[in-house]
Amino acid sequence: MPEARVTSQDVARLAGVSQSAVSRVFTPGASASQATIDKVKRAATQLGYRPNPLARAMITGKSRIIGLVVAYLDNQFYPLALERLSNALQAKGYHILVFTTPNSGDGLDRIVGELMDYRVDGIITASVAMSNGMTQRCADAGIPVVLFNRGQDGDGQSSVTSANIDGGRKVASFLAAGGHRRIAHIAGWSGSSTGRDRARGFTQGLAAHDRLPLDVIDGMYTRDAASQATRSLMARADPPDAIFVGNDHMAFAVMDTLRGELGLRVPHDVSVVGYDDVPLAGWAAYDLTTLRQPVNRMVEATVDTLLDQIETPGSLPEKIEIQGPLILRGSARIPKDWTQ
Amino acid sequence: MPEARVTSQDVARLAGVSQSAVSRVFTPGASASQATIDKVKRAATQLGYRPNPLARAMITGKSRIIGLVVAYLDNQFYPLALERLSNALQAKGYHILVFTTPNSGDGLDRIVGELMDYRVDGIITASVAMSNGMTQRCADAGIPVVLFNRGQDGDGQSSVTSANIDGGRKVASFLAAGGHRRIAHIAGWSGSSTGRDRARGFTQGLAAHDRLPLDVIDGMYTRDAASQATRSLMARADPPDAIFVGNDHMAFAVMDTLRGELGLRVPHDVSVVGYDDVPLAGWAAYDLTTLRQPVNRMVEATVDTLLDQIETPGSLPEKIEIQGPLILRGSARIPKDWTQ
DNA sequence: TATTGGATTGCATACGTTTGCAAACAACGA
DNA sequence: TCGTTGTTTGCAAACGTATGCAATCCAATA
Repeated sequence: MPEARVTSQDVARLAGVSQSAVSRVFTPGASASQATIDKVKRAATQLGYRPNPLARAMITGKSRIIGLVVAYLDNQFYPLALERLSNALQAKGYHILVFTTPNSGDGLDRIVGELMDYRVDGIITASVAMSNGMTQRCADAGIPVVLFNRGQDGDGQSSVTSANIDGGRKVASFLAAGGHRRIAHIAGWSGSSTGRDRARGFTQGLAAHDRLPLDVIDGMYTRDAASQATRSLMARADPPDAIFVGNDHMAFAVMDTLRGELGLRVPHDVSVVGYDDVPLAGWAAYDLTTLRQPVNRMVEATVDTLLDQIETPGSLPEKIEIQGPLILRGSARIPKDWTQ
Repeated sequence: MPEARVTSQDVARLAGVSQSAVSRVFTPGASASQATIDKVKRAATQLGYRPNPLARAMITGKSRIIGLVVAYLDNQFYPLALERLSNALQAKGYHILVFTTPNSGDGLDRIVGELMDYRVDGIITASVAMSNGMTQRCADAGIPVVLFNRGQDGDGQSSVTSANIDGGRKVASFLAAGGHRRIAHIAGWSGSSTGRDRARGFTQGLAAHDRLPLDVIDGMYTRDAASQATRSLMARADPPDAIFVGNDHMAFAVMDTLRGELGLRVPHDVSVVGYDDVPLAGWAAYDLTTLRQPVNRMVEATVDTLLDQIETPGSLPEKIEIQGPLILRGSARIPKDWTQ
């Protein structure tokens, strides 16, 4: 015998007031006298009343739901971000509708449609780029979008990333200062701004030391491509003595391939540096030197700018970049007197 | 200039029919002539009309939203399950509202309240147990619940797990047959059915070989507790030569501690066996022998039984156990002639 | 005491859909 | 031609809330 849902009508009847009064008591910023507030609250707790967010959404047009689109759930970085985002948004009274999608554009299109159906108040895409068409659709519908860990040209779009170019530069300086002779880069997917920016920063950083990368290969953000790239690099006549890998997830594959398959030692034969600093990077099995993306601060910034755009009409999209430090561990030779 | 939302009224006007007709065309199983179907569909695509799921939910009481409650997102097993669940449910036209919670009971209580507010059609809890009170609340509200990777006594509750007792037995036989003399167990959290069942099966399995576990320590499903347990085990006068760990996530910590901190070799000095077979277990750095939980089949079973209870009124909760194989890798000595 | 103005309240409508009901209609055999 | 049956259709009432408007209240001022 399912218990009947209790509505604001029921509360109103019990409290001896009108339904509107009940509504006002539960609507922040509405006017009600202390006397009615008391009566209503008492009746409400007695009946176990809670406002129906769906009905509320119908009226106000605000669902208090945020759509989260995420692609790479096998990369530890994203579950972590998801968890933090979820907690931060829950604390602000929002909830998360998740969509998983391959990064290819066609599924995403359908998803954006469904998100708009549900009248989500905002959208966060983690490591997923939106086409201009989709951006436009969301803008037309008045739904703010924040790209998490992905940038996009043009300024209709909010995004939160780490300072990828700068990060690439830091890694380059670090490896150059470490006395490495032949430094290669297995890059993040060239279809992503993060991948491109890190690669660009890296090349710039080497150039500042009058050096060129030995090679740059697209690792597609997958283990397979990264392993393959590692093999082809090490098969060269002049194999690299250091590899900067576009993210930790690939860096683990690189290390697995170097050590397990090719029998090389890290960092004795080859130094490896990653990007992200996921928890696994700190585990003894990898002990990976890597450039940290500060998840917490990125999440904070994402939530702040998204809620700002939702709740403060007229606030503009912004592109936020967050600096991250290089975390020194055992997978790469550390230059003497390295203080930076 | 946000484009005005197009409603069934607009479509009706354009198609020259009543609003109800439009609704019937978009409601599966409602009656409408081919002529009106055509007219309405044409008008709908012309205007870009899509039914509003929130308004629909108000009437029908069905939101087509599933609440997913998840605790351990740093254990690779759960992001994977989340991804699969999300895909399977999306394919059936459902969507996932995620809630993250620590496993302690108080936050969960609030979450169940919010889930009921949103009139979710069903709830999946991943590795989170629900108190009897919460189970009852959901039952009263007519919301089916499926526990994923966690069991619960009493039969009001659906659950999908792997065959944990059996799995524990298999590992015991394997380690016993491998000629290990002192076999210890770092168990999953004793507050969880999975942890208890695996431990029980393991003890039973050893008993079948007339053996006793050297020791059983609760690893709490955390890396820290598992590392600590490893240290205390290896500090014994008679340290184990094999450790069965309650899940892969802890097993990695155990291996890190054994190899990195204690300078031991795996499996030469100590064999390690895990439980789950997350992708990381197959990576060269760990190469972990482990009992596989077949995520795909567990997800299928979860979705099937949940949707069954949602869509077929009167269908009963069921407890499903799925067998998994032992995956042989390099972290544990393999018995001669092992065929099982 | 009469007047004013602000705070509080109820009435009624709206949000966008589904669905019971009865009217309209089409098809068909008598 | 006329009932009869089964299918389509429109009307109107929900679902549970927020909110503009006008009415009411209350205290404070003149």
